[in-house]
This record gives sequence, structure tokens and C-alpha cells, in this order.
Amino acid sequence: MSLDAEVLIDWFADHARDLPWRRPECTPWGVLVSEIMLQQTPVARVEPVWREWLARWPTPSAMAAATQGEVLRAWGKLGYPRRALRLHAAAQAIAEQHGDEVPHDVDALLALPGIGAYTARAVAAFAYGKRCPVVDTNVRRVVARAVHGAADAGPPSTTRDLADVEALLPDQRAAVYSAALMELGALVCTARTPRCADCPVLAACAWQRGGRPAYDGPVKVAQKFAGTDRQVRGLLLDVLRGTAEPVAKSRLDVVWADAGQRDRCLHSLLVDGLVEQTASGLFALPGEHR
DNA sequence: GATTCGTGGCC
DNA sequence: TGGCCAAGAAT
Repeated sequence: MSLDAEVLIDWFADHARDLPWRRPECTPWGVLVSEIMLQQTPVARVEPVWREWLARWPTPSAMAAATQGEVLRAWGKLGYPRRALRLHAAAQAIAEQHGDEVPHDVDALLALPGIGAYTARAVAAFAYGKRCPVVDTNVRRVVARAVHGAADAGPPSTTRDLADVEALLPDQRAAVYSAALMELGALVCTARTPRCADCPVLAACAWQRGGRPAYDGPVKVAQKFAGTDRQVRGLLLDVLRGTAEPVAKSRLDVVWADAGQRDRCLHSLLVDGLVEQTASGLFALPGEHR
């Protein structure tokens, strides 16, 4: 197809960001941690936390030995803290069932908590050089434009998305090619205001050739945050992150006026295992108090 | 397939 | 100013 591998790989060699999880000395565990942290989270916010994590927990077994509370506190404000819990559980599974080595196989990776279609293939490709389609939001957008001539990708469909990228994947240097596709989407073929003048595959781009028509797919519902349970859960968890000792419910009640929503959120945090109640009825991050 | 799940920066 | 967006996964 049109997205010439050599052109893209050469562009990547010249323009790729120097990210720590791309360094040759980065371990597969480091790659895995980066991929989990980068889910729905910008690179700039991930990088400092990733450095702290790898220094503190350089292996899966090292993290497996930490408590859930320690892990949640170290996760800080990266967002979606269930990722931290799942990564901790994945570290335990890797330590106990895989000899402390991050699995090579996509299927074995998929079986780990918090690892889905994207992350499993990203680890297989970027940590082990395996040839497999790696499809994130950047790649979906690049393919939508360059191949299908659409301004943006429609709703995701794992089966179709994987097939699309599989068809593009070169036989050689497929992992670097995948990294290049992602980087192109992150730096040039961006969601808003793409830098088409800087694009290495402009001549091959179907969207460009078609006069860059506007997006005509189904309308995407904007995700709200203010006033949602997500915000309230975040506020509650932030209290517990900031204290070493369990706190009384009154300390949590002050973060949100609506008692019904507040209690519902606290309950859901308990169900999710992000918060624990002690025998004396106080609240804390999990795994640190009896 | 549609929803839910944090957080903060940017145009 | 505020909607949009950022390397998704689980249900």
C-alpha cells in the first residue's frame, strides 16, 4: 500500500522523540510500565512518574512486593488509578507465573490484568521486536486519513483496525514501522491542526488527494468531567493519597457537598478495591492497614 | 457497541 | 472560557 515503510522509518530515525522507554537499555518491564501509564495519558505527564517507578521497582517481583497503597500513592495524579492496581496485579502474575519475565506472546500478555488489544501488541513489538499490528488512537487516525481518505477514524473496531494495519505492516522492521506510524500521528498527523506540510507521506495520503474533506462519521459524544462521579472519586482518593494514616469519614465528607453522590462514589471505590475500611471504621488506601 | 473510569493542558 | 484531547481496558 501507500505508506512506504522506508520513507516512514527514515522519518522516524530523524524525528522520533528521545523517550526513556525507547532507549536500548530499557527492559521489557520498563516498556510494559510505560504502555500502561500512557493509556489515555499524555507523554509529558507520564515521563517523570515512569522514571520514579522504574528506579523504585526495577523488576516485576520488586513491584509485586509493594502494597497496593504504595503503588496507588506512587501513581499520584496520572488518572484512572485502577490502572495502577491492575499493573500491580500483572506484576504479581509475571513474578509468580512467568519467572519474573514479561511474556513474549500476545496471548500471554492479553491474559494479564489491564492489558488489552493495544498494550499486548505494543509490548510484543516494542519490547521484543515482534511483527504484529499495534493500533492506538494515533495509528487509527493516520490510517483513516492516509489510507481511507477520511478526516478522522470512526468508532473503533478491534478486528477491522487490526486487519487494516496488518495489511500495511512490512515483513522487515515491522516494530520500528509501528513506532513510526504512532509517532507520525502524535507529532504530525495530529487530531487538531495536522502539520501536513511536514508530513513525509503527504504524496501518498488519500485524505490530501481528496481535498481533505471534513469528518462525516457519527457524532462523538463529548466526555464531561465536572460534576461527574469521576471527579468525586478523584477528590476522595486524593484525600487518602495525602495521608499516611486512615481517616474518619468526616474527612472525606468535606470534599463534595452532595451526600448521595459522595456516598455512592465512596462505595464504588470500596467495590473497586481502591479504598479499604479498617476494623475501626476508618478509610485508607488498600493493603496498608488492618 | 455503548459506558464508565481521572486529570490537566491547550487553542 | 471551555470544549477537546491524550500510547485504552473492562464490563
